[in-house]
Amino acid sequence: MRDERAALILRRLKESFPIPELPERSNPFRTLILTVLSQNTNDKNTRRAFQNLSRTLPITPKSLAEADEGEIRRAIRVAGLYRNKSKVIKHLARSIMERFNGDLEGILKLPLGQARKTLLSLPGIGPKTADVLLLFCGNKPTIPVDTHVFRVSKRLGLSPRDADYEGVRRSLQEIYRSNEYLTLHLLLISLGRVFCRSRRPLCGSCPLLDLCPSGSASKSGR
DNA sequence: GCCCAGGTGGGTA
DNA sequence: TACCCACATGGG
Repeated sequence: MRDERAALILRRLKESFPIPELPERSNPFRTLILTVLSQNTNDKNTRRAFQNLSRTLPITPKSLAEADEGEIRRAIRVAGLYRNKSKVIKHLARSIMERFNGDLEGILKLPLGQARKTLLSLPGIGPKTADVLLLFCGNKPTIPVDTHVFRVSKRLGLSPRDADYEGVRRSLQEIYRSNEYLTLHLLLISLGRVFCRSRRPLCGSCPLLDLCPSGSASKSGR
């Protein structure tokens, strides 16, 4: 059920924000490492950490599985949460080598449900990271729900207020066509980053203010 | 000096 | 099942 309002939201997003480029789209393992590094980390530091790691070691399952964890840790320090992340990266690389012979592409060729389940069984891959890989690299019809998508889709009334991760994902996927998922995901993040922040929303200058049920009518955020 | 960043997994009730 | 919390650096 795709209503006019939902269509208008997407149109307005496209008019208001450039569609961000996707780095590393073709290589799932590099995308995976980038996504792990990005967890609770801003873009700039994510890129720095990835570059440092790339300079230190080849970003392949084999090389990272064999690497010294301390070396990974030093390279990615700038991304924060580096003890966790270095452990996850090493563990992931090893699991992918042992269970899939270093081949992530094969997983992404499985049917969506099976591919998702397999990815979620890997250490450090939660729903968001799995959906990023499935959508970005596997071209599968799913929508990763990060912190911005989670918040913004509720504020815009696209998802129920009490929805959890799956609830938000399901509601967005019911409203939009699968060929719009990637664009929608990227643009909701753009909106969330700039105008719809959790503590300090800039509702007054938001280009979608009139489409926001809670924002337009009442005491919008400061 | 505080708040936040494209989450995840382990612990506890 | 449903929360709560640790993880941690760097920039605004």
